[in-house]
Amino acid sequence: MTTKIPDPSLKRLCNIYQILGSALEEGQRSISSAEIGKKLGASAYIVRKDISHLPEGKGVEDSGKLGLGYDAEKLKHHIAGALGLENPAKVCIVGLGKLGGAIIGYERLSPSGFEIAAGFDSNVNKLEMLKSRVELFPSHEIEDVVRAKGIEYAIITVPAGSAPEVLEQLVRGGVKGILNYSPVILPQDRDGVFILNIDIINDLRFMISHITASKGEKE
Amino acid sequence: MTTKIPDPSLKRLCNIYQILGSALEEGQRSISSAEIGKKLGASAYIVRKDISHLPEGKGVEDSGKLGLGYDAEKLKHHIAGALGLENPAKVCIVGLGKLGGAIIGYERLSPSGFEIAAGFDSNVNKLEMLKSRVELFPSHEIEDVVRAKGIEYAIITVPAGSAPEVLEQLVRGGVKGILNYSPVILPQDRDGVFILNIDIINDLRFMISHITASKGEKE
DNA sequence: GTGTGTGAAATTCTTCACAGCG
DNA sequence: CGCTGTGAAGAATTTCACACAC
Repeated sequence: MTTKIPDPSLKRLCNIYQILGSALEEGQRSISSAEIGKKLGASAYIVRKDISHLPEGKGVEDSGKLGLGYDAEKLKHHIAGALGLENPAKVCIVGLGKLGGAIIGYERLSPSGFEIAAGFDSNVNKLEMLKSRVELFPSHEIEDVVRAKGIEYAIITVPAGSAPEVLEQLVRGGVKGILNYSPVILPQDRDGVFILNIDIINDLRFMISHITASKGEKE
Repeated sequence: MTTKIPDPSLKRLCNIYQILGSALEEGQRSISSAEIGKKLGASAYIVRKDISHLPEGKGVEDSGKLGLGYDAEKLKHHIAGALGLENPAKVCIVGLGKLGGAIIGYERLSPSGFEIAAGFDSNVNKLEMLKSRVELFPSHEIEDVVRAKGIEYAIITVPAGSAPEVLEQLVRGGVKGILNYSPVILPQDRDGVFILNIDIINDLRFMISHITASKGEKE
């Protein structure tokens, strides 16, 4: 009876999860749907609706009660449980150029519950140069290493040309999800592997078009 | 009578724009809605609907006709016109850490129609070290430089703590849109400034929760 | 009173069905 | 025929209104 949570809701819940984390760090114990909504750029209604999508059960109900909002700690845990964010996820990074390098060295990953279990690059020289706490491997070992280490998720930051081949190896290695930062859109047809395509250039374009296309509208 | 194009449609049109570019590079002259849809991971119906949202007028109608799809060149131009992607956009980058550095050196930006007009960092030493073709300035000059150069868009890659202050300066300098890669969600209340919050960690979480939350669902 | 929880209405987006053109 | 263009049906989301708990 786990009614599937709609995608837009899921996205917001991830943001709410982060907002709750920040609030807690600043010593805030409880927070209202209105306050969350403001930080999120959404209405209080929708925040409550999103929260109501979380599966009931283990004491969810009592996260929000007191006449002044939700218990931040409880709500955060509850979201983590529903979204599968409780235990650290094993992630690998393929492509150690500028962007891949920046990600592999991103300090916020591990405190946020991600374990970077491996890095890959086709340029073997690069592997030796990079001093990293992460184990590095040449790209042709992707399938084996992913399988051996039980890596579940991958981040792709390779050039356009290599992306399809990398995808193939990752899928064969058995990853469940891929974050694709390469400049090609990878279609999600492969098995049940979920692919999220992200591209700075497209985001820039979206921003610009959003602004341009709404020029001259009122309201 | 420029019926506003819905956001989901805009996002896809940006992707379609990129797909058309790739197709053209490979010498493909025409392309059908079904083919675009496949690369996009969407239905042919919706591709056609998205295209139909483009404002009519300057010979849009004849981009797609021939019994086999759209004229890639014409359609691409037409999208560019409607989305405001025709002339290069002036962009600045605030925060020249690993991520900011990766973006400022991203080769694909300028061929895609973006002009990186300035880079900012609060660490003055860093400014001298970075050898870059882009003009670099200390962060306290953001407002002045943005105004003087007529910079329209900004990419923020600073730590969480500095983000609100940077936002303030950018807004005062007069930017129209901001791509925020810092780990705080900036709310869009300021004037008419559009903010797009992007966070790798949230994207990872969304991917994981999407996979986790749909576990055990059929169809 | 302040703030959550949720069914029902309103809106937005997607899918469909089919007309029309080359 | 193959493929586009689009009004109308259908589905999914968001907004609203109001009941209930502290």
